[in-house]
Amino acid sequence: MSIVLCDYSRHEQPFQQSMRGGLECYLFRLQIEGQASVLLGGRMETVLPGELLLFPPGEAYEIDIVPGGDEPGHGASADYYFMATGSWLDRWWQQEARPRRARIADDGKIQGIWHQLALESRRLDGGSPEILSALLQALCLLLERAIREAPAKGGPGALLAMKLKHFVEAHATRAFTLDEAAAHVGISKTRAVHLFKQETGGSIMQYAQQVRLALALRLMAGSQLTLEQIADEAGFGSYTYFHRVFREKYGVPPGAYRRRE
DNA sequence: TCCCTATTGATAGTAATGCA
DNA sequence: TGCATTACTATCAATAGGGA
Repeated sequence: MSIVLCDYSRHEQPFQQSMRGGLECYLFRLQIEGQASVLLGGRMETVLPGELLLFPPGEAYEIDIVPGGDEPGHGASADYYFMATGSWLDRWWQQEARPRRARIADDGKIQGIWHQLALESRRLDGGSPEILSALLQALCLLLERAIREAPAKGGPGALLAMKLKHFVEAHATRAFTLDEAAAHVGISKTRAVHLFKQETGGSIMQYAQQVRLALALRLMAGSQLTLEQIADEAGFGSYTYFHRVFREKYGVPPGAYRRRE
């Protein structure tokens, strides 16, 4: 696997790049802020924050960034990108039909990996091939999952609900409040509750409970921790509460369930 | 006797909901 | 989006059974 370029770029001045003759490698680009015009399907399309672009070798590529100063939503444009080649990428790309453009919800994991990849490739020694390869593979797989889990339809509401789900998954193992979840995606608590219900059919706390129970089940099967420790690890505030929720969900107390497995 | 687990009742605080 | 009301969650405390 060979990484040609990988970095985070921020444009406060106009920027153009044209490879109409076709790319020589894979090019993935995630718009972080601002907007850019990119050649898609033969014409220039506006790409907004949260949108991911994936181009294989041979595909025409053209980008035109015109930062709009203080105008809201049209300030500096920022993105993560990488250009790479390699047999693993070829195999990954051919596994299924890849969209050229996808709107994804990132809770920080993708940008985190992308940032690490950029740092590693920036090293004077060129970076460790093993680390670069592992990071690039992890990044591609995370992008694949993000594309798969992206809302098939719906506007910003579906995307916000997805971000709320990601927040819950990341924070279910500790006590968190609706205010925190709502603040994480930048909306009010009331709107977060309504939006989540509308998009998923359930409540935020119900979803957190599902995540906690799933983790508790894995810990019960794969660890020697006591049930009290498992309740704590999984994010239940007390064993008493864990016991009650578990029994309501599975019909048997956690102890009996564990002995049965 | 101690530890782990199971169970229940009471209660405070928080989330969900509907409406303006 | 904020507010008021209702419903529910989460916690605490107490108690009991089983096994080492």
